[in-house]
Amino acid sequence: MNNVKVCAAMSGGVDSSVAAAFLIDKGYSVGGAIMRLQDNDKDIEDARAVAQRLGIRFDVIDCRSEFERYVIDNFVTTYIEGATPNPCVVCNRKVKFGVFLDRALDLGYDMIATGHYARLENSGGRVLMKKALDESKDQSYVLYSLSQKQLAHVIFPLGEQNKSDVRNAARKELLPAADRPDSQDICFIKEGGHAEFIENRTGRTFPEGEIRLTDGTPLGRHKGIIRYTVGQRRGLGVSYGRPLFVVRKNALDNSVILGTQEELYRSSLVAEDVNFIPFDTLTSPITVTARTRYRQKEAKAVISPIEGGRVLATFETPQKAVCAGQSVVFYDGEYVVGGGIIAQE
RNA sequence: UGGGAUAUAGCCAAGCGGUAAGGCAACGGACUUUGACUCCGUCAUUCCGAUGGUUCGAAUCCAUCUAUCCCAA
Repeated sequence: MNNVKVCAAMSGGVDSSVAAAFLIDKGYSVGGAIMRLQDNDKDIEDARAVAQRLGIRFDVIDCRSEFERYVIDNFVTTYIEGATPNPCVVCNRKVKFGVFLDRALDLGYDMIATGHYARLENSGGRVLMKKALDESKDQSYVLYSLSQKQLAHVIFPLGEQNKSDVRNAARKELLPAADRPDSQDICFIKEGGHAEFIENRTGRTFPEGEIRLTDGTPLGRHKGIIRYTVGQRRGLGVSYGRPLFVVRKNALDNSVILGTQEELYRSSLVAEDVNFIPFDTLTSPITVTARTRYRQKEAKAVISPIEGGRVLATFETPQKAVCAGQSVVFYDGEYVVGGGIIAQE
């Protein structure tokens, strides 16, 4: 038996359900809770059913106002500024491992556990983060921004598991969620695309503008700058004989700049809002591997501190479609060094 | 209204008498706890501007018409 009290953060899905079951098997004193967000009543009921099946306490923690303030507002603002946000990264730092964690501690829990595929390791008074053992499911990318204070209260029970093992475990435990499909897409956008969401929320419309080539050649009109993202190919409606990609968005003159695949490569980037895990501050250049988007192969890079607490990352080989607003995450082998948000050029 | 050229799917384009390549776009799916990328699949069987003709057989040859472009007036 184990008297550490753990709050399993539940989503109603397979992963978080099995994570909770694992904790029970390991002898922790387990309770469950779910965040109330926008329209996740269905998920809440699913999670409640799982908690019942597992025979554990179940709380619903209202995170709506913080989710709206931190995640959705940031999402909308970032798009309007011409960048492409990753709301999951923000949600993890501010809400799931922020508000939710704090409330769980208030409820008397010592730790929270989530169904993320990543591993934590105590070393020299710090908590280090490693990729999941099953690299194909690794989610460390969306967790790089967690602070030591947060990580001290976190358990990732699935860090050593395979997805198939997790599904099997779910079936064995007769969890109601066993055959629920993996979640995907932005959780707070249910109908339509993100552009409609932003327009509805802001009451604004984003006007058409010019689509042109990097050399200035006009190619047509776009349907509002928030509908495009750097690296995008489909949906441009432009026929050029060769595939064209969004190379740049210009929020100033409301234009979208297209180029060929070769014009998509950048050899360096500036990251802001950086966080490091094995140390607090980057003081001198170090060599790491880095990925500029989720589920991407890492590339060798040197990261150096620059003014404003930002970091300059220089890649050994140029990277395709580096996109402002997305996160760059640094690794040293299987350890997460840290990361930041890619700044506009 | 003299001369020349071109007319093939949304765009570009192969085809040169034997029964419509390819690329781009579009659409669908896979992948994916963000947006993208990527991958897979579909996309001219009222047919190659129109109408006639030659031929066993034409988008491919001939005639006429129509449209567009260029040169000259």
